[in-house]
Amino acid sequence: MDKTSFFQDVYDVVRLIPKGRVTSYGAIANYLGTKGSSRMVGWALNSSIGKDIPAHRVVNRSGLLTGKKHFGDPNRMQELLEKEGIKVKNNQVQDFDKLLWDPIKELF
DNA sequence: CACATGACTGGAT
DNA sequence: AATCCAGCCATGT
Repeated sequence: MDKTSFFQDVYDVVRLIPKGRVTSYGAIANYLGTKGSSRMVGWALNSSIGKDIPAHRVVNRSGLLTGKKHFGDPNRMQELLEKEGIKVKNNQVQDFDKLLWDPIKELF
């Protein structure tokens, strides 16, 4: 994670997210070392659209599907999550604390 | 080179 | 407890 694009690092972590799990922007940012730059994570994911990046598994710290509107179709993100067994209600992930996959805790 | 923007977060009011 | 404000870093103009 030096000369590699910040995006590439984000992609790598997001790809490692287990199916049926979710993570928060802050968790990824913290894992990358750029703690506090959660905005960059989200922005990086913005470029992940159209790639093999399961960006739908990344939500904000409240478990809210903040980036659903960037998927082309707002309903796409929720459907993908529900398809993986994640319960989503009102753009919000249910049992978020339970499904939360923290790279720092899981990978470290 | 400086300002503005962005899928966020945490502390302050 | 809910809302507001400021900080955070990378990319684009």
